[in-house]
Amino acid sequence: MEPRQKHFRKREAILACLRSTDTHPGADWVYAQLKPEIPDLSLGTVYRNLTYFKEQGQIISVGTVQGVERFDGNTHPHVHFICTGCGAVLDLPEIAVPQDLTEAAAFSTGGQVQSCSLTFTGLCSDCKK
Amino acid sequence: MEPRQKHFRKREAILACLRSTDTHPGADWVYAQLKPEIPDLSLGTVYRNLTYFKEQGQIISVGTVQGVERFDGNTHPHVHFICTGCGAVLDLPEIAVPQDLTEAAAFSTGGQVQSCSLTFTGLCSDCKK
DNA sequence: CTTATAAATGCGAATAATTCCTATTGACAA
DNA sequence: TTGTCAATAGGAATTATTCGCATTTATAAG
Repeated sequence: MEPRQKHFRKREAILACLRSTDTHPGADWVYAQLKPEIPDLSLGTVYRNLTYFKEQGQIISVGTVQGVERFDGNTHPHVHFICTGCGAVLDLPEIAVPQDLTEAAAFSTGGQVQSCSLTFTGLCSDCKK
Repeated sequence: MEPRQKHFRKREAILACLRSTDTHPGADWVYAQLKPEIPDLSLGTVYRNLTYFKEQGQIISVGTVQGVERFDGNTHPHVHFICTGCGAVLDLPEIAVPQDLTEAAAFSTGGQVQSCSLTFTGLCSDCKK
C-alpha cells in the first residue's frame, strides 16, 4: 500500500510520529525519530508542520519546558504533569477538568475562549528520590 | 530615608516593579521600565534576578507567550487567560481552582506536586472584534 | 585602617531554539 | 508540454536567554 501523495508524506509522518508517542516531545525529538527513515527530512519542515497542525487544531502545545516547546497529538482535553527535574511531561487521565470553567472564563473575559490547560508542576516519582 | 543596602537596590527594584503591575510582563518589559530611573541597570541582572526569585518561589512564571517568558509577582493561586491575538495575559480572579485536584495529582503521579496552573487561551474582548 | 571574602552586577560574547529566505521539487490542471 | 501553487531542503538570520569574567559593594576579619 503506497502513500497516496508523495507530496504529503513528510507532513503525515510528522503527525503520525507525534500521535505514536505519549512523551509530548519537542520538534527536535520528532526530527530525530523520523530522520533515519526519511533521510532528506529538514528540521525546518518539522517546525513548519508542527506550527501548521497547531493552527489547525490537530495538535496542541503543552507549553515550553526547559526552553523547548512540547507538543501533544492528543487533542482530547486532559491534564498534564511536568517534572522540573527531568523535564518529562505526563498525562493525568484520572483528573478531569471541570467543564463549566470554560464558560465562566468566557463570561469573565468577555472574549472568546479557545482552549483550557490545567498543568501541575513538581517532581515525578523518579526525580523525587 | 536611604535604601538599606545599595547592594540590593536593583534586586529589590526588579521585584517591586513586577509586583506593581498586573500585565504579567517579560524580562525586557521590566528592564525598560526600570532603565530610566536606574540607568546602569543591565538586562542580564533582570534575567538573573527573575530566575532567582522564581527559584525562591517569590514570583511565578506564567509561561512562554509568543516567544518570551512572562512572570507574575502574585504568587497567590489564581487563573490566567492568554490572548493569542495581542499576547496579553489577564487574571481571572472570579474562577477558583478546585483545591482537591492537587492532592489527586500527587497521588496519581506518585511524585511531589509543587504548583498548579490553570490557563485559558483565546481572544480577549478587544481582539475578538 | 587595611585586608579578605563573597555576593551582586555590567558588559559583551556565546548559545540555542525557532524563523526566515530562496531555489527546488512534486502534484495537478489546462 | 506548460503553468501554477504548495511543500520542502538547506542554510542563514533572528532573538530570547545564558554565560564568563572583571568590577564593585557590603561586611567581616585582622
